[in-house]
Amino acid sequence: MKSELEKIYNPEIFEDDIYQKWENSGFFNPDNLDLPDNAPAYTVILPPPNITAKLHLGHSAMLAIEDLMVRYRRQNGYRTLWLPGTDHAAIATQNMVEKKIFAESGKTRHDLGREQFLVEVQKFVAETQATILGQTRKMGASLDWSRLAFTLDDERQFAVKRMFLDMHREGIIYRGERIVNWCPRCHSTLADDEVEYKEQTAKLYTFKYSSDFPIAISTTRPETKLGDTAVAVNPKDERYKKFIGKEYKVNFCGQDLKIKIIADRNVEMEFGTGALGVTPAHSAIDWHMAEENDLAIIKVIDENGLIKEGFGEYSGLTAIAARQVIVEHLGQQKLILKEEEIINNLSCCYRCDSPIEPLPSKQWFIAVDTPVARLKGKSLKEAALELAKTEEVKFLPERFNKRYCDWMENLHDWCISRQIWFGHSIPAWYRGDEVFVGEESPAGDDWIKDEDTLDTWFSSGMWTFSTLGWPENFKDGQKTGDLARFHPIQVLETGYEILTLWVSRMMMMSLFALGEKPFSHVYLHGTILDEKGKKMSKSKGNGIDPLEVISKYGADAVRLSLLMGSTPGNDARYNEEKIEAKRNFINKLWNISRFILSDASKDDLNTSASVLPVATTLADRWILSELLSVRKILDASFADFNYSIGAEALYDFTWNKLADWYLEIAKVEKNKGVILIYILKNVLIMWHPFIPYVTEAIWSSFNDNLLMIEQWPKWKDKLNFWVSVSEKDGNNFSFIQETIIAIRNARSVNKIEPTRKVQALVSGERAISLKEQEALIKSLRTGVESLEITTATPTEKAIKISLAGTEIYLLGAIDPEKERERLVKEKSNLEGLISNLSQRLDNKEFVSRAPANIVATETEKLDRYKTELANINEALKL
RNA sequence: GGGCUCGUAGCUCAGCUGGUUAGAGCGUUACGUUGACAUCGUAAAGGUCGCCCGUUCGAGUCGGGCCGAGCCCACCA
Repeated sequence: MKSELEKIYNPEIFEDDIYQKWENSGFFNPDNLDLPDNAPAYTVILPPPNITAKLHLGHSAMLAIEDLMVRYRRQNGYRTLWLPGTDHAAIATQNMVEKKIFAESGKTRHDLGREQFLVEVQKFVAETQATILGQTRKMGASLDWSRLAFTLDDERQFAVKRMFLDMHREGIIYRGERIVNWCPRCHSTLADDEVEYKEQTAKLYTFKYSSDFPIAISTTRPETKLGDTAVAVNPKDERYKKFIGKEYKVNFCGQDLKIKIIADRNVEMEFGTGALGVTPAHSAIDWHMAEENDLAIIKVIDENGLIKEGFGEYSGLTAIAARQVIVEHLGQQKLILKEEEIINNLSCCYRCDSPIEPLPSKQWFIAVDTPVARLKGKSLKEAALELAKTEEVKFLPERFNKRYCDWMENLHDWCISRQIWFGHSIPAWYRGDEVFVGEESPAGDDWIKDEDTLDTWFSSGMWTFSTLGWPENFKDGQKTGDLARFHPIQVLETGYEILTLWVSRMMMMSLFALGEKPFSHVYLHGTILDEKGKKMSKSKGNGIDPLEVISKYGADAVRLSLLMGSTPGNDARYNEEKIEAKRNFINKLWNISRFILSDASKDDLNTSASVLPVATTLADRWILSELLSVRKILDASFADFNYSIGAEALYDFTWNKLADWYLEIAKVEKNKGVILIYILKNVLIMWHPFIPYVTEAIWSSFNDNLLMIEQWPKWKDKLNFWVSVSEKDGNNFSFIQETIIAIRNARSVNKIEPTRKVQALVSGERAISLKEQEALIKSLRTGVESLEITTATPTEKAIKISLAGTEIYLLGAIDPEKERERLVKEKSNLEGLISNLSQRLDNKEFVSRAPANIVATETEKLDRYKTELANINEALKL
């Protein structure tokens, strides 16, 4: 034994040292693993956390799940790569830094200028990145730090630029106009999720453009009507059907307008007059209608929120002022039919609260419906949809396949340019109306570089291959190096909230760049909520710092609490008591180990984890068979992404079987060193992916190598061994029964105090109540040799139990009514079971195809049911 | 408006393709500590699985409806 273990496991003493040891070993890097050339790859790429802030508990869950998958594969001989990185999160980061600078110095980014501002951003990025990487290590994440990437580092910038140029050359990237959310105060566009909605009361005006126009419309913004080019009605609306397709020239408050009547099913017949004035330049949905109906687009409001030139007396007014003037005019002409107060949502800038102004502006787009030559004429959308429809990419839980497809089917061209400074620059230059796309500025003066940057998802969409050396590792359509070894990756594990934002982009990007899927499985975890079931957020301040919890309970306890009792795709509530319970379990494991190790001889310690020891007693065979069955459950749970089930089986084995029973027996039966060490080693190996620190700590106290790369013992050999045992001993069921009896014997023989009830039972000193009997039967179910229930008299039931060679009779009162009810129910159950089973056994196909042992058990079951049914029929006759 | 998830013990949650007696942890109650562990042990109490209807020999599990909690998407002219 290399070192004595303390009485209580103290994570703080071990965690940092162990992580150092792992990292120094180099085994996080698959290149350093001692593997045959044909070892299969297992790749997981960490969803890069935003460098906007330190990690929260949700990230911890992500790290725990991914580390679990990865460590298990590493222990199973895979070429295992888990690749770390961080995301520059363009908009979010820029906002963070802007806020920070404003709070510190009262300056805006415009005061600083682009260059100086970006220097400040770099400082911020360096700081938070260091914090994030530190937190990640604390969780015990076995990431290959030698491959660390950042979505905005030099290599990724190179890859992104290359991607942009490739897509542009293929005609997939184009420049076009689109309505953006514009903040007239901040002078910036806002992403849809940066728009905040505020409920307000607004005046809804119902009026006609002019007296000779047949349809009245309703709006809260009469000033924008200066740019109307159509009136939309619902195609089903009988009132307006006759007008559809007609065009009118009207004079609206002194301005000439051409209005076409169009049909659109998005128009609600019940709202206002059921007719909607279409202002393509100042409403996203109107813009869409204009595209479909080929309408003219007239800009009314400029970037400062003022009415543009060319609108006579209105030009130069603010939107609000113009509204008043127009309403006045309409009033004078008696065109207003109705003014009413309504409650609507006003779109506001999340930063300055100003109402946002939808404006058309030139943007770069990725065409999702254009056929792509290299995808055999399929569009990005079609190809990305196909991956999900054919289950080439599998979703977990499955329901997200549908959500993905729904979203994908409704996908419009993806706007990839953003009017912010921090991000990937766009390789485009402008001179007047000329546009040049290329790596370097074209010859000649006056070319101006595109000042916009790319949507952050453009670079993160490339994450599975930009981190594996694309484009250098992709020459002439052939993958080389890391890209060949590790792409497509096996699992993308991430939160369901970015299914559409991220996962869909990765599909399209990978298909375009490599012609292959980015990953085989998408595993989506739920959100970690606070104690009250609310989302954790910075603004609410209900977030929980993982470091705090780790320092209190240890990283392993935090990991285990996040892994157990949770299911993919479902949210989980933060629960400190749960972490505490897992901490207690970890300490239990520690003490189990301490006990086993304290009694082990030097030879015992050398016991191999992969050579099944000789079992001499029934208890030995019982515990070994339990161990093997747990491993089977565990392997299945890893294959099915059902980690919680595997962990529970292992937890139950460790505490309720090994500690509570077998260790007690070992105290009595003695000379269990070899078996105990065998079990301990296996238990540590199996627990390691869940709780790596404590298992490594225990392991290193009696082993020289690292548990991290200790291989899971081959399972097949052991299975064969146990099949032969069970053949020898008859069926497994009776074998287990026999064993447990022996265990119970051992307990009572060796003065381990049996419970009151067992005592009463064994001595036969008293009859116990029916309720007690039932509980007893339940608790002894697998432990009794035989158990017969007979009805002695209509009011008494006798139970004959053979336990440990003693026959015991129990008498109890029964309620004949209830008993009869129970029997009738059971009878019908049995009849159903019997008919079902006989049907199956009568089926020749089943009998010939099913494995022989299954047919045998089924036949046996059928006999048992038949006997039981006969007994019940007897009883019912009485 | 469209879609999704959840409702199981006092609390937090498991429960795979329907199968004989629905589980865990915490909490509660009683008892227990001279050597692995009080971050422990032995027991007990506690559930008409949200409600109703249906399919079935059999429903926590499948279908329909309702009630309640929450989330996502669209729209708010």
